[in-house]
Amino acid sequence: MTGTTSQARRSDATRTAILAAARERFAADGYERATIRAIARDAAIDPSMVMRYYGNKEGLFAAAIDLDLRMPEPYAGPDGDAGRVLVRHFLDLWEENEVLTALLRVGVTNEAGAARMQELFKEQILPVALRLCPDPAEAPTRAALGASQVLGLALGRYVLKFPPTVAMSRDEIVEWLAPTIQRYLTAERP
Amino acid sequence: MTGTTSQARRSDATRTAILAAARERFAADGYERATIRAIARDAAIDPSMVMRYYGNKEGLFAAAIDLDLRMPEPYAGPDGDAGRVLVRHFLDLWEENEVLTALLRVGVTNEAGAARMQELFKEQILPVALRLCPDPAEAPTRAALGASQVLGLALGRYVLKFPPTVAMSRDEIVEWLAPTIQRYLTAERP
DNA sequence: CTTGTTGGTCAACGTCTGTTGGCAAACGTA
DNA sequence: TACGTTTGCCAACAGACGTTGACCAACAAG
Repeated sequence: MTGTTSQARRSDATRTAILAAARERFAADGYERATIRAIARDAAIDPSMVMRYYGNKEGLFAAAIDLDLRMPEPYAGPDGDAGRVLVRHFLDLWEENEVLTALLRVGVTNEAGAARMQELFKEQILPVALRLCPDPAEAPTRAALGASQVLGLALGRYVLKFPPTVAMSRDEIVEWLAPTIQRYLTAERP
Repeated sequence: MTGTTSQARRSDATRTAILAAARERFAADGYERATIRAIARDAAIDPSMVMRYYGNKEGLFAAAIDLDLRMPEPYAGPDGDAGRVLVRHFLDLWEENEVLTALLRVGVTNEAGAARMQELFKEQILPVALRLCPDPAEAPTRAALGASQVLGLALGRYVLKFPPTVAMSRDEIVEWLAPTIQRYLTAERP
């Protein structure tokens, strides 16, 4: 052995190549059609290497969608354009890499993927809503409403590719969605 | 031959049993995991019957998701609670059978499914927006925004099963979403 | 009764899947 | 040099998949 803790291994390049290929394939094809053989081909290695480094397909998927939403701190401004900040942040997240697309595509047909999405909601989205909502008891409902709008837009824009949704500019999306999110999180119950 | 046009065939019961089983499986499992063998087992017939009646798996899927959204006529009331009417109508559609769940689950990972969703949007949703929007040129964008909210909610409630989204009552959902849809369709551009 | 059509089963095909174990080369250390 | 470990490839397994064609039973028409 060359070291005690997390020494750089000679195979790190291969490991990350596998992970990158896996994210691409999961994002493009979903869980079933993203075969280990295809991922290995993209990474230019043998399929058996995937098994050695990630155990099995589920392990590979778990490693591929390990992400942090980096939710913004509670907004400090006088009152809320929290909606604007949040919508912009999610657009950034969705466009900076394919992890979220992969997660959404897989979550729809795969148990583990759906579970991971629920986890992200509970551990990273809900806390933000708890700080912004007037009544903490309403936070889960309000957060879920906001998530539904953001997920729905991402679905139409990055997965189903509805032409009008794809054609909108980022700024247009922010201007349209921000008031919705703002209302879901902070407005008085209808 | 017993008749000239669309005579009742002796195999109609089998045909509809296959279709019902197919909708269930597609809704529960998505395209790949809904195997013809499993569908045939549910319908208590041989897999080869599916091939004979629907040609191949794609043909079966096409037959299984042939649906009409039955969009309501342009609302006659003084001004709009079009939002309320539309949200309630979509909740009805999603809950009356599994076709829409099947379509969403498949559309996310299957080309034909996504294409069918775009078709439904263009042919059945867009016309409604054209009647309700102030400026017809904005109708596609506004309709797409409305679709994103409705699809997002359905995703959370019927597919991903986010606990807070599942827990909401139909009336709660209508009260929260209706103003959003109303604004997307009719309010002045932000 | 005979005959053609329809409804249905059975067994098999070729292909693709995730996964496994063995073997060879490259490497780090002594 | 010698030796254990890491990295990688190759070939194969067993199971599941969509799909096919041969075959049998029930029926309707002459």
